[in-house]
Amino acid sequence: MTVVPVVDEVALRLAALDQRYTALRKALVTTLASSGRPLTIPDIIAATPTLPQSTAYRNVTALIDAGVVRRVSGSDDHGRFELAEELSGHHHHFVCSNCGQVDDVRPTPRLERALAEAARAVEEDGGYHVAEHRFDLVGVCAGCREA
Amino acid sequence: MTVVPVVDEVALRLAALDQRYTALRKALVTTLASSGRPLTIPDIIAATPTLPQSTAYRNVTALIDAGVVRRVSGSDDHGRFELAEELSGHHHHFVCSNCGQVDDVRPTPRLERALAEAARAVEEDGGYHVAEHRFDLVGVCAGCREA
DNA sequence: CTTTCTGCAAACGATTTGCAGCAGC
DNA sequence: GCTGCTGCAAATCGTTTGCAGAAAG
Repeated sequence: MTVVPVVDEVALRLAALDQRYTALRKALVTTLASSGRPLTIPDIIAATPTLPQSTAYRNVTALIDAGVVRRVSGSDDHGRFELAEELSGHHHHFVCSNCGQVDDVRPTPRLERALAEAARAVEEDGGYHVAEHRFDLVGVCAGCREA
Repeated sequence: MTVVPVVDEVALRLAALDQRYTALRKALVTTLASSGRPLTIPDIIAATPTLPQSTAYRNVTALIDAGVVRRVSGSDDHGRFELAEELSGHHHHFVCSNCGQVDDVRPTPRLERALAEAARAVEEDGGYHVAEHRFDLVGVCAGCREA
């Protein structure tokens, strides 16, 4: 989506931690910003084939520490990474129960209304200190359905 | 909860795959049925200290194949395992964003009503083939809050 | 110049697998 | 008795880390 403002915001957040905004980190942010889904480390390396694994891991970690990137969990236990919602916009995830791939899902007003009520129900009835909630959809993705 | 019927159902599902319902597997199912939260492999071994890791992993895998056990993802990427909902009853999860531990949360009618509407919104507006959805609560658990 | 980043290779921890003997049916 | 399970040890896979040189500010 809005890639240019994202890049500026990232620069600020990194600077706040005495971190540099190097060419590799710019490439990583751009890759995540334009992917439309959370990426695994192999995905990220595929997008920048010269990038060594260790650097990919270290840069992802640095961006997580800066609050720019978030780790999401799919159905398998492989790390998947996306931009923080403040940078990419609010969305949900569609998780393929077959291959584990995760796609972004833009919410509809009707869905958000229902989820807001669900969150209220939890807060008022549950007695939990709930900071946030995750609502993921699970099914079989298009790629797996035709195979 | 209802441990005895669970045990019978597990026997049937294992038999359908030419799998045996051994003493170790009974112990594993009982452990999961009475835990009130998804367990990691270390948790499982702590409950049956003579159990070797490799056997724990193999039995968990066998029970997943039989549809008796389900892997759930917390905030970290460590496998956590619980009985399938058909055996344990419908529930949600409270995930501690600090230590990663996951607790079961019994739903309230109001919450379920809101979530049913959310699921309907996804099906009718989204065009996804949604088989199930996950609604997890995220916050800091009691143990971490006092520390 | 000083501090952080990069790339390589080695280390690490969780999970998996090969194999020989034991157990369920 | 045949087939599947167990336990050990070794292998594997994703991820992390130590170090020496290159790059950013």
